[in-house]
Amino acid sequence: MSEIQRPGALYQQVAAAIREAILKGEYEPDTLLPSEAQLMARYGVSRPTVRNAVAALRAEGLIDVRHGKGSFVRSTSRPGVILGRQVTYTSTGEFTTHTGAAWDQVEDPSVSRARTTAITGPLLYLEEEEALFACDRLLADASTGARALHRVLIPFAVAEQVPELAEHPDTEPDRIYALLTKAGHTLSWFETVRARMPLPDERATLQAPDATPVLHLTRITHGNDDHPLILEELRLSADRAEVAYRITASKQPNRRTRA
Amino acid sequence: MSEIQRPGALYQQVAAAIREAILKGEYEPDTLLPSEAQLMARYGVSRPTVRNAVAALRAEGLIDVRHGKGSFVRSTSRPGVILGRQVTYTSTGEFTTHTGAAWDQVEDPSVSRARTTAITGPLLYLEEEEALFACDRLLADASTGARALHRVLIPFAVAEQVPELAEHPDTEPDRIYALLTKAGHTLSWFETVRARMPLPDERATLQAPDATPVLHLTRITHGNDDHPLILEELRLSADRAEVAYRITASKQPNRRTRA
DNA sequence: TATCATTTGTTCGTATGTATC
DNA sequence: CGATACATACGAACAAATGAT
Repeated sequence: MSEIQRPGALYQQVAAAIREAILKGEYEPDTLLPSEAQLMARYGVSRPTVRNAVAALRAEGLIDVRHGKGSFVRSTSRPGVILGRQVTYTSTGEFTTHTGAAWDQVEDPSVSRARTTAITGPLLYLEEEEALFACDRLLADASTGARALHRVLIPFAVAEQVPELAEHPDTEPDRIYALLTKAGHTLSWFETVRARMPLPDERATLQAPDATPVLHLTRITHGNDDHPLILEELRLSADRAEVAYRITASKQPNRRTRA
Repeated sequence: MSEIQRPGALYQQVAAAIREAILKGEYEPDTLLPSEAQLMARYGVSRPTVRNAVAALRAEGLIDVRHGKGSFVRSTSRPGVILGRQVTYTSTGEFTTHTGAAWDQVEDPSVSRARTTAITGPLLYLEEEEALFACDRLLADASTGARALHRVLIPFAVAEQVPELAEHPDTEPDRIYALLTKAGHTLSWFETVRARMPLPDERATLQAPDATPVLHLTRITHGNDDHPLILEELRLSADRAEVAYRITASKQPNRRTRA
């Protein structure tokens, strides 16, 4: 019997009590927590207070609530997919990326025309509102079912250099790398990782549970003279995947700041 | 007047209406949204319904609510700190990391003894529950105030190879790299990025706002024979920082999966 | 300094809808 | 069908933070 007393709001005390019980291992993962009615009796509080506490734990990602069934302790294991972000190439000029997951295309890639934004423009050394090709893909990992949203942005100037890109902006990234190499570029990549909460429709397409962040990767492919050529974005649910990089020491300090 | 009708729960309709208004730009960032009382009148719903809608938008990270003041539209700009994760070295055998931010130590580093877990053990090729040194640091970026939690794990076996580490487990990472190099190792690094919601105390130390994920980096330093030497963890609030990697193509496909 | 209006936070009560088994 | 459990909605009251008077 833990008659709750001290700190802050009632519902926070209840939430803290449940949280401790979970972290102490009193409730196994994937186990049903006491029902709201039981929690009301257990802590002697009203229904709204219990719901408030449960909502807090839900926002922390600690529990998963299902309508009509109950609240489950979320398993705290690491994500199933380790997404290697290395790029490798063969002697025949072919590239391989996306190590560690086997992506299938859920839908056909959709090509559209887009415009640079305040974010994507500077990264490509372009002005804002300049037109470019955009190709969107919805991917799914074969073994885990984890989903990912992939987008490629190809400036018109680059498409002119490589006619095959202008005709088929939905070329797969590996193949684009090969084409750019064939066009005389020596490639290198620069990638940033952000995390944020998904918008509702984003959460739906990525099939992300409540309180799950989205990993948002932005990759720029650089050609000769370190000039940016294309931009790729990859968004995926952080509860299913983590991202992996290999780092090797370089002699030159590498500074790169936002424009 | 948008008399709300169709989809789903009332509070979700209200939330959707406000969300659209925000994304359409009807409310500037850092601007006060209508108060709860005004929203009640505006949509003709009760206070709990309005609060439910506001809570949903808050969980999405779209708005920021402050007690006694009101709800603000969150600015959607990119995080201020770009944390370069390259490693560079000089001809004198010194290493430099953490490009892009100037970290100050908020508190003195605290050294303790820890044990490997089911997660950290395999990464270091150790069994579970083996003892090792742990050094924790609370860092802050000078210009933005962004905070980060840094932890170094040093297995006893490695400390024996490098006596200076056994005496001073609170040596700074750059210096540790230099020491390991001096001990005859050629270093390379392997880093994974995860995102998750913070625990309450974690959120407090990192000074992260509501609905803000935490970026959790795990870096393994490999020595000769690709053997893992030390493990570093870095946790930081995703609304203040993003992480940046440089990728160069390698000839050998590089597979690395969890043990 | 003190008070007051405004605004969000917390807590109770109550009723009804809907998913699961 | 009924029992259980979570979801939604309304009403009401007081607490606490904020900013201005």
